[in-house]
Amino acid sequence: MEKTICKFCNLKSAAAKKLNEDEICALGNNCAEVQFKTGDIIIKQDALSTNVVYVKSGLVKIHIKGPIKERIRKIIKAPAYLCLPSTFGDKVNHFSATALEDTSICFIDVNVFKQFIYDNGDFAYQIILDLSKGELQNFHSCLNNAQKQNIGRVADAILFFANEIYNSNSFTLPISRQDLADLTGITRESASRILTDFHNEKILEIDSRKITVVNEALLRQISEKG
Amino acid sequence: MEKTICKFCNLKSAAAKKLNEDEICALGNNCAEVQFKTGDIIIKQDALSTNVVYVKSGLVKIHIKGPIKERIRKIIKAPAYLCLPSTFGDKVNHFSATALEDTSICFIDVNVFKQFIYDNGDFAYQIILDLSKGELQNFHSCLNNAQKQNIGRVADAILFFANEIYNSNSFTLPISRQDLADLTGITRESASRILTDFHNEKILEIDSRKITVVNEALLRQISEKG
DNA sequence: CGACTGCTTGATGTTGCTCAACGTGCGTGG
DNA sequence: CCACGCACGTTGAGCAACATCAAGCAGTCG
Repeated sequence: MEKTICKFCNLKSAAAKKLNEDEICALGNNCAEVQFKTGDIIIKQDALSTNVVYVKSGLVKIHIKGPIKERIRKIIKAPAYLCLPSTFGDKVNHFSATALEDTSICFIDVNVFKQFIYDNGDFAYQIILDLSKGELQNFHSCLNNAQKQNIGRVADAILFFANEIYNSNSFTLPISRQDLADLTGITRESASRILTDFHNEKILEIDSRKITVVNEALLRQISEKG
Repeated sequence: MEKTICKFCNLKSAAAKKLNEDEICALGNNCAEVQFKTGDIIIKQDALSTNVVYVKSGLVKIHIKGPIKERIRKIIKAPAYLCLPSTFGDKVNHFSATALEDTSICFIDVNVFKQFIYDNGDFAYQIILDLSKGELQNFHSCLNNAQKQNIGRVADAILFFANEIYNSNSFTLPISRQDLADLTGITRESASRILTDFHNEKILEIDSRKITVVNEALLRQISEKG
C-alpha cells in the first residue's frame, strides 16, 4: 500500500524527517506521486492550489505570465517544496511550474500538511526555516538583479547552472535563449549577443546549448562587478 | 511587573493572540520594549540577530548596503514582525532598519519565540501565514519593479504612501528624495525630475515633502502601464 | 558669513530595447 | 517529397530611457 511508500522514501524533506510513525502513515495515505516529462506543466498559474507540491527529483522552472511579458522566477532543483507561500498565503497559484527534465512530484493534501504544523513543532520549525531561507535567497537575487546590467546577469545565470545545478563547468543548458532572457529579465537578442560575446572573449565554449566555462575567474568578476 | 505588559497589550500580533496565559507570561518575561525616535537605527546590517523584532507602533525602513549603492527594501508600518527570515534563516541581520517616525519596538528572546513554535501549533501556523504572505508580496513587488520604468516606479511609491501608509491623498513624505530614489531603485536626479513632471502635469501638488495626490486615476494608470 | 546639505535643472554619453532581416531545423499538410 | 509556416537563433542599425557629470539655488547650522 501507499503507506509504506513515504515511510521508506529516502528523498524525504528535512521537515518530513521529523514526522513520527503515525504521521508518516497519514502522509502516505494523503500523498500522490506523479512523474512529469521534460516540458510538462506541473502547476498552472491562477489555478486553485489544493495541494502542497514537493519536488522529489528532477528540475523545475517557476514562471509567471506578467502583464507585459513572461518572466522566469527561478529554477528549482530537487529536493524542495514548490511555492509553499502560494499554498498558505493564498488559494490560487501565483505562478506556473514546468518540468525542465524528467521529474518526480509528490502532491500532498494541504489539510494533512496543516495538521502536521499544528501537531508537530519540529515539523513546523523546519518549514519556517525553509520559508525563511527561501525569502532571504529570493530577496538577494532580486537585489542583485536590480543593480546589475545585462552582462552581469547573464554571467550570474551561467554560474548558477554551473555551480548550483550541475556542479560542473561543462553542462547542457536546459532552457532556450528566450527562457534565459526571461530568467535574467532581458531580451532574447541581448541574451544571444552576450553569449556570443562571452564566446569571442574565450570565457565560454558554446555549441548550441552545450556550454563549457573556460574562464570562470573572469566570469565571476563580471558577475560581481555588475 | 513586565508580565502584565504583554498580557494587556492591545497591539498584539495575530500570532501572539494565539498564546495561552502561561505563554503570554513567558513572553512578558523575555521581551523588552524600546522607543526609537525618527532617524534612530533599530537594527544594523551584519550584526548578530539575537532577538525577534516586533514593530508595535510607528514606521520603519528596511535598507541594505549593497556592493554598489544603498537600497531601501521596503517601508514597514506597525504592527508587524521585522525580518523574521533573518532571525531564523541566518544568525546575522541581512539588512538595517531605521525609524522613520517615533516608533515602539519589542525585542523578544528568540529562544522563547522558538519554544512557542514548538509548543503551540496555532502560533506556528500564524507565523507561517505571515512569512508566506510576506514572500508573495515581496515577490510581486520585485517582479513589478523589474518590468517597470522609472516613472511607473515612482507612481507606485506615491500610491503606496497614499494608500498603504497614510490612507490619505495628502501626506508628508517621511523620506528624502535620495531615499525615494533608493526605494525605487533609480537615481536621486531621476526621482526629482519625475516628481516635478508630476507636478507640472497636475498629477501631484508638491511643497517640498508635502504631497497631495490630485489626479489619482492618472497616477494609477501610469503605475500600471509601467 | 561661509561651509554644507538637500534639491533641482540642463547637457552629454551609454546601455539596452525595438525593429528588421536572414539562416536553420522541425513538423504539417498538400 | 516538397512547400510552407513556425519557433529559435543570430546580427546590425537606430532610438529612447537613464545614468552621469556639472552647475546653480535655497535653507541651515556653526
